Amino acid sequence: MSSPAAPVFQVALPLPLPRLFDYAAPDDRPAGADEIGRRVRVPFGPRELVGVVAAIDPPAPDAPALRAILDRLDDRPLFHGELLDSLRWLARYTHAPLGEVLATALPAALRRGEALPDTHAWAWRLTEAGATALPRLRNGTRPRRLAERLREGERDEDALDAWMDDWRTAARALAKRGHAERVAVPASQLAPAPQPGPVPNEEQQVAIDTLRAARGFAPLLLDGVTGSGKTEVYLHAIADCLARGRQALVLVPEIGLTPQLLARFRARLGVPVHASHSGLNDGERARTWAAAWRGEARVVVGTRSAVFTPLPDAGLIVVDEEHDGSYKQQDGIRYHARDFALVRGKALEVPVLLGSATPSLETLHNATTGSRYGYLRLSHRAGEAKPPAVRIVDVRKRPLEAGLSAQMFDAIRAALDAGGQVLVFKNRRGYAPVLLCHDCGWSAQCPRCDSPMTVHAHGRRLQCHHCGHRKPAPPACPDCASLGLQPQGAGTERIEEVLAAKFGAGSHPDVPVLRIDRGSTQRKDALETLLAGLGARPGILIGTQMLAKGHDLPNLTLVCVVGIDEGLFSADFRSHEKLAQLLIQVAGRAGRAQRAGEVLLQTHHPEHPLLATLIEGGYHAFAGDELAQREAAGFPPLAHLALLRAEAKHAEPPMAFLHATRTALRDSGLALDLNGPMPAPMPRRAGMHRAQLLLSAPARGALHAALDAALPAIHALPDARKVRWSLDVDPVDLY
DNA sequence: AGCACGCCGACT
DNA sequence: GTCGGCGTGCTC
Repeated sequence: MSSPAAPVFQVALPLPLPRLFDYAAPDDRPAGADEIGRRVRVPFGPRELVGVVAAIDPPAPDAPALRAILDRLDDRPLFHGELLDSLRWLARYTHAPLGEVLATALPAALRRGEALPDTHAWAWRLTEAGATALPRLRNGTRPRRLAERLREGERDEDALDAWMDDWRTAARALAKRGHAERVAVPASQLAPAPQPGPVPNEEQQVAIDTLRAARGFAPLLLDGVTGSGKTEVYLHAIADCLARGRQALVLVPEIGLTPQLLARFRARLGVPVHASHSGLNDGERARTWAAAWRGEARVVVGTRSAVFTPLPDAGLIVVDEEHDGSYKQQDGIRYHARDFALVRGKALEVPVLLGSATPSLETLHNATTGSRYGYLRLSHRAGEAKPPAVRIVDVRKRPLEAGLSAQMFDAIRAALDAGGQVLVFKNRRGYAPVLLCHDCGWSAQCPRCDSPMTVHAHGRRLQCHHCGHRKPAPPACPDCASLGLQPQGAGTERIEEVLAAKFGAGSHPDVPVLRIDRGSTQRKDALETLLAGLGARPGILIGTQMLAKGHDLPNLTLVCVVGIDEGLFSADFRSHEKLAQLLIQVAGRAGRAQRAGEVLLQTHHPEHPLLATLIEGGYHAFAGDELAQREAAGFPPLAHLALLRAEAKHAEPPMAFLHATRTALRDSGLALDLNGPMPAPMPRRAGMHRAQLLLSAPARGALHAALDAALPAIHALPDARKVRWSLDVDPVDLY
């Protein structure tokens, strides 16, 4: 326990409790402001936690005795300056405890209390024994090739990554015999000479010059059609940033961070490029974070959580594909990495470049009305590539096979005969979305989710896409014992089956038929291996979302889009925006090189205004219409939303809790639209009953003021402990 | 969120 | 007779 006149350390702990916890100093050292932002280990009830010092209070004579901090874990603050200020802002904006926000901002290893790791890089070199033994290694083998490479001089691991796949196996083989060894080298010295890129076209040059002239905080939308060379603009802007001696942070969507992208950045920039994404282990992520914290990492490319990278010498933040849904964290602290990047850019006084071919309506609104953002356009595809022709295929009253009409099969045949590749896009995994009894109408439901189970493995297995529950498909109807169970509708598996039968092995001429979805490409590099195996030969790819972006398929001449009708009539206010973005992104896959591309949209609603507007006027015409509708309906970006969710084993507690919450919000006296409580669009998931309360207001201020006023009372509600509840400010999905 | 304490059903 | 279910209370 503490002496009466000692300073009080206020510690932010990773708990869902909206307050800081007071502790006595760990020792007699005078406690200055530089204690703030350091991690400490503290006793907490019967356990120990890692927290961050958030404030130091002066000694209070009548203070109660406090437990003492056990350990300081850092000799300098991990959080300070801009990053700490921005994270405090994020805690206020998301109405989340500071301790949870700070924990979210740290790589897992640092969250657990491990020391900030060393950040020297590793290189490999040939030992004398290795140089002697080299001629005896068998010619052409990987160890021999690696040894020959290292004979020319030591090579860092990044360079080896770029040079050969799986060089590590060869390196381990050499190391085991003492022929090669791993050595630490200072990170900064590793820099291949930058390679020149293509000469920017006029529009790219305008964008590059605008960025070069930008001073201080400058949000800029880079609105560039697919294939227009946005990445070239990023590379020039980053190079300029590096030339000014500053750090650059590049955020990319989860599926956008491919080895090819990293290789391109590494080749062009001439500095080490640090990656941060879910494919790295804890140690690697912590090293990237530490290297940036020390200012050693000059370019960091990463997915959502990379937005928390410390940037002591920040010069530029890029958010690629800024409309992408993966920037919004959907559990824990529900932050939006693009929005937080803008907050940081403002605090850091640096430009923030938002790139997309299909900007979110939020960003488009900011760029066009009120001119809050700079607006840069790249309207032409680079090189000879032409935009694809888009055609609607009306399938009303047409017979369908696996959801495909005869017209689609004819078009696929024609494209293959002309030597092209075909992409069939269907946003549904599995064999069929429903298993139905043809005699009594029974259908297979997930026992824990009240939603149909998807048929997989060609009808042999059922799987719930919401909770992961799996079971074998029943041989007969459990209700009426009929053997007439039929898979209804078509997923990618069934489409693959039909297309393989028509065009795959055994037919003449036969082409490869490849299905690409989470079911078929579990391994990280499976997609690349598959696409590399296909090369430029004629063939058919069948895929979900995963195929909508990323890889260049230069010989892709036909894109068939099936199953868009659900998106046309979904209740979610963002479903049209998502569908339009998806259609444009998928269409952008076609005809990226010299060959003209064609896109076929199969629908039962050829007259739907969304399709008509999108095809005639393009994405911007759609966005204009959609913004008008959002304004009329009181939806973002013309209004601001927050969503309270609650779930429990029984149906009543979530509703009771949200009713009490509604009352607390009403009592705040602020003008607020309260919609609900009501059962969530998916009322039961993984055995939990779910309900929600939607808050909306024309201005952010009222929304946050009402939440600030009501949340202490909401936390204290007796019902709050009977449910799991969460608050999502600016929700993107209302389910 | 954990973790402890505390009061009621099916097992050695 | 106990092991263990999860209700509720607390954590500086």
